[in-house]
Amino acid sequence: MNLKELSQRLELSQTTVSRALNGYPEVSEETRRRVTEMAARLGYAPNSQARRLATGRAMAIGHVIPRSIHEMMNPIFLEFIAGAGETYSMHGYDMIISVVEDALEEDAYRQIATRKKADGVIIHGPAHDEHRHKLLKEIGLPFVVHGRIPGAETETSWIDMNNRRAFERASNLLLDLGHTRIALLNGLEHMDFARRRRTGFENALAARGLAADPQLMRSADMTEPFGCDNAMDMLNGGNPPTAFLVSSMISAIGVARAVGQCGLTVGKDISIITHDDALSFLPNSGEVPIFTCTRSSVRYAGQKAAELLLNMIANPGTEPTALHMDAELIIGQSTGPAPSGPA
Amino acid sequence: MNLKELSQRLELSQTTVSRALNGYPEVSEETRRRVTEMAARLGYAPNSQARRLATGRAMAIGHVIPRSIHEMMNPIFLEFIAGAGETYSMHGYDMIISVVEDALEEDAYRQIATRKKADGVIIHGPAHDEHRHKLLKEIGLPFVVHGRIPGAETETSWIDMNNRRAFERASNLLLDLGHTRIALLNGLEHMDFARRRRTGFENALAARGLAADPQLMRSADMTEPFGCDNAMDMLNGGNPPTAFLVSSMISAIGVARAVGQCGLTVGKDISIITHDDALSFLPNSGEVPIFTCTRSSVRYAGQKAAELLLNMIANPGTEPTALHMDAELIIGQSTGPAPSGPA
DNA sequence: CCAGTCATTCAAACCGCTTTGGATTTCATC
DNA sequence: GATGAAATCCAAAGCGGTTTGAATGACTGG
Repeated sequence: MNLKELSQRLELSQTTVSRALNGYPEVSEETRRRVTEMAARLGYAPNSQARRLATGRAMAIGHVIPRSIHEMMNPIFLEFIAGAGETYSMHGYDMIISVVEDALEEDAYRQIATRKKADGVIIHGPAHDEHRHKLLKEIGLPFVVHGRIPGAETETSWIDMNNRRAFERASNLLLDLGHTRIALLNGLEHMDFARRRRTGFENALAARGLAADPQLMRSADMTEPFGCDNAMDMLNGGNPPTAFLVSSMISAIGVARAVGQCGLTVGKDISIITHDDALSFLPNSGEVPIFTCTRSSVRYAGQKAAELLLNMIANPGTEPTALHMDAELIIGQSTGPAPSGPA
Repeated sequence: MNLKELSQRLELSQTTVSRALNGYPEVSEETRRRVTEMAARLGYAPNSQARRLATGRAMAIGHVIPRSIHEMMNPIFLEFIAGAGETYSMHGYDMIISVVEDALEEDAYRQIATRKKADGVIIHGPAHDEHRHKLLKEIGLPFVVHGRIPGAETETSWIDMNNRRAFERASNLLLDLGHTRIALLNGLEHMDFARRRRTGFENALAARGLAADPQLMRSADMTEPFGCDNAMDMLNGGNPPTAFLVSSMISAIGVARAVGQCGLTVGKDISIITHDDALSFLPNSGEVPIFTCTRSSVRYAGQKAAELLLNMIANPGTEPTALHMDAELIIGQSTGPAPSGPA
């Protein structure tokens, strides 16, 4: 069933039928009713390729993600996608995801632009020395950054959590509890967000005249073993920390495992604060959440990023906008006062 | 830059240019060279909407996932997607993901078919009383099932792990170690895979004349707290288990946490076997993996499912094919002989 | 009664590509 | 030198929509 057939059945022109279906005013209500009714009855829906060709709009948003696993194809990305996807489908947009060989990433973006595969893209996981935004500007593809590109804050649209402040507050909480030997298990520090978190941590320490101990700062992909192995290593080391500040629930769970294996108790002997992206399969809820955390829903970020982007596409030429969100600091069971004397 | 402009620059017809670019034989090598060269120089790439309209092929595969979180928008799904995505892009296909309100799921499939949004879809997480395949047959949309639809095994194409056998083997391993009180922490049992796993478990017990204790079988979304809370509950119960069989690494980590909190040691006091989907952010590797597990790469399953589907699309009318994979049984640190006497 | 509006509807062009069905040229063959 | 096959190339017709520009009819006001 296509437009031609439908219009023949109705003894109307394709023009009128198309307009009736798309809500144009120059169609009498009577005809519009007839048309929509018949369309429903015959199960007509416009061929999206044809429509896209005619309108010149792809009605799709692209997400290109390099094949390699680092920091990208992880649960956090998934949750973001879920949020963005909801917004897209509410607005009739498709979400197209390209998993590409790392070397072909740039190529993928160019393809999207020249082949008109999508009307815009979202940049995930900006690095400290980010470059994708330049390419996208060059090829004129609208985009929104999930995170922030250092040095390009005013010229790009982005949505980010205040990473620095979150980790500063978390650090202060630990400091207030009397902890002075605090370990930082951070994400890969070539990523912008991880740098900011580290800065927040260091600032908080510095404000109390403390310096971060390089031995207690580790950075890697935020896996569970990363948390466990490093915590184990530190706890068995010469001058162990009494608290851990962790960049991800997943790694925090690893830390908790290590603490348990050392015969210590989380929240008593060792305090843990983690950032919690509010992943659906890692609920950290309950009356008193398991982990004390800084929380910020990444799914919500996805929704907002999508809204931002769709807005840019609908109103080209508007100024870049940014959304800077604060994380909640939530007290759970994993923190407590620093143990007094040395063991 | 479109085909028309390109052909004018070359003083050739659109036909010839199109053919040259698409590798048709009726073009002299000389012209083909000229064309490809000029195309590269001017950065020409065909508009994908136009091509799709002309060829009638969407060159895209759809994945529709209901908005609700259950069992679907989880890391396992993500990893599957990553695998499938690789295959798609290698074959020039796009992956389009629709996140839809649960009630609109059927509608989403219909839209894909009538609007020609995709050439095929993949069904995720088949339930015990699955129905989507009927709809898809009715509307004539090619599909592959990730998992299996009970009763429709021969009439659908699918890829699945041998869940029953995996859990049977895992159970036998525990039984061989002397465990008789074994707990099962399973996924939601309206899902086909979870039922099969349970069957495997029960079969193994039955073969030794044992019956499963209903108190020791729990089923829910495979979150970390699900593992922890239930393990805690059982361990503090009257007749605690000495071993756990768990459906997911995530929940297994929760179980390990509970074991630790009870002052017990994993692999000594309590044994754990989990299914391991080989998620990238939860590596369970090392010389001796942390968890004894049944392992099957879900990313690989994604690749294969995509291949299957693309094949079906390229060769319509071929018989449905299925891929049944066995999981590896890998001995890690989390299992040991059953503690002899009662505590 | 007629020009002028407004409300409807339509024929045809267009979006950018693929593909059908020739047309033209080349060249060995008879 | 005519002939047929092979090698190239092309004009034009789709694909299935949207949109422009104009036509038609009904209605208003002078």
